[in-house]
Parts: sequence; structure tokens; C-alpha cells
Amino acid sequence: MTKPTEEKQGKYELTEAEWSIMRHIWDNGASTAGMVQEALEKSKGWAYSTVKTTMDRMVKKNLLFTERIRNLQLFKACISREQAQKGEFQKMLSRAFNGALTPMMQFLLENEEISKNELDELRQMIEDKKS
Amino acid sequence: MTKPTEEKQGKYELTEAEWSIMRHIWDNGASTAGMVQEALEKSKGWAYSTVKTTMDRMVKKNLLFTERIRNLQLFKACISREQAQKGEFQKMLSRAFNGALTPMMQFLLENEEISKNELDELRQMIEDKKS
DNA sequence: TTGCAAGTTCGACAAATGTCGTATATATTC
DNA sequence: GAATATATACGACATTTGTCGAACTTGCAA
Repeated sequence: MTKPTEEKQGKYELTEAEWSIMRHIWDNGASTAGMVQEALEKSKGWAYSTVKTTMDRMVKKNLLFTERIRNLQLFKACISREQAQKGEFQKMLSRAFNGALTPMMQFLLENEEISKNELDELRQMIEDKKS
Repeated sequence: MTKPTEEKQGKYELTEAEWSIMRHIWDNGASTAGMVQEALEKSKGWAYSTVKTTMDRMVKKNLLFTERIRNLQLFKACISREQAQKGEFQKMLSRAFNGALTPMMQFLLENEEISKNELDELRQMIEDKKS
């Protein structure tokens, strides 16, 4: 019994530029290249063609797909934010911590600045998880 | 007052191949390209020149530096494992979670498979951290 | 029907990364 | 001193990513 698409495709590794674009799509839904370009204009300063080229490549990679309406293309996400987050997290975990969660947590608690607040929230989350 | 080197250099982002090589160096200390190549032969199947070229490039990027002994080069790490781990973690955090730790934790607890055991360890770690 | 504005297509180019092969240099040992 | 095993130095080439410009299409307003 073969599992459906999500399972199959496995790793989702987005590049920096791809993350920016996906974020826009996830937050705003189906968008044209122009809409994305305008939205990222300020922060990225990308030309229209830069955005369009990147998005076209993302279609090839099955990160996005398009729907034509009249003479324009609406781009939509093929993968969920959660899938991408999982991919990014897993990549980090396997590269830097040999894939092991506990050592990663250890490192996190010892080396990252964690505010008292964050620590409390974390404690609370674990508490709730106990169910 | 300017802080010394570590602070200055900022982001450490290693590629996949670079991680493999750094891991060897961190685990085994100063090594020649040949030693690294032999060690990674099995898992990677890289030719000697592939390893050497990559390591040379890493010297240019200040990830490694060399010491000559007779006619051979010993490569040593310029950055610590912790620095690299931190870089990888931060990259993941900013890309996938907008740099925010708590949401990342939330995601982790909700979406990753965490064994009862790991959860306990985590709880314990936080407990200890309470200092 | 003509022309423009908005959109699309496509080719380009540089830099980074993955991956080698080969020609050269150099200790060590007959 | 010549042969041999190691190393090193270096150039090469394919692919991926970041970035565009320019030429071509097309719906719509005048």
C-alpha cells in the first residue's frame, strides 16, 4: 500500500528566496507574481523578473502550481507551511545534531538566550502535552 | 569597544559537504585531506580531489586553516561545533519561525514525534535549568 | 482599431556548490 | 640516483541559486 503524495515527496528544502515567496503565499493565498513582487519590494528590492523567474522554478519543483485566469497566472502553494517547517527543522537536526532531539534541546537550553518567560511557556507547553 | 573575532564573524552557514568534513575534524582533530577522504569513503564515496577541493575552499572561508608539516598539510577547525550548531539553529529559526523560539517549540511539540522518554528528559532539563 | 499598461516568456550571466582528473612535487627506499 | 607511493596544486565542468533585461502578448479604453 503506497502512501499518498505528501509522504512520498519527502524532504522539502526551501532556499532563502523561496521561503520569502512561500511566506507571502501562505499568508495571503493565491497571488500573481506581480503581487508578490510588490509586497517584497521594500524588504528585498527584487525586480519583477527576479520574482517571476524564481516562482516559475518553484513550479518546476512542485512547491507552487498555477491556475490561469484570463491572461494571468495565479500561483498557489503545493506544500503547507507545516511541511516546510518540518523540512527545515529536520535538516537542521540531522546536520547539526546527528538527528537527535534531546542533544539539540540540551544545546538549546545551554547556549541560546532563553528568557525566563520563554522558559515558563515551554514548561507550560510540556505540562499540557502530558495528556 | 569592539568584540573579538567570534562576535564579529557572525553567521556560520555550512553546506552539507562542509558539515561532513567539519564533523570529522571536530571528532578527530587535525587531519589531512587524505585522512578525511578515507574516513568518508564509505558513506560519501568522494574522490580524494573532491575532498581536497572542498577543504581548500573551506580554508578560504575561514572554516578551516592549515599547518604544514614536511610536505603535508594538517587541517584544523577555525570554528567550534557549537558555533556551527548555533548558526544552523538560528538559520532554521529565522527562516521557518520568524526567529521566534516559542512558536518553534509549539510546533515541535505538536508536530514532531516525541517519545515519552524524550519528553521526560526535556522536562527534567528545564527543571534543572530553573537555577 | 489602435495603443498602452500589465503580464508573460525566455535567455543570460555571476557566484556558489558538488565533483573530478591530471600534472607536479617530494619523501622514502632500493 | 631512480623508482615508487603520497601529497599537493589547479583547472574544469555541471547544476543550483540569485538576479535581470528585453522582447512579445493581450485585454481594454479611447
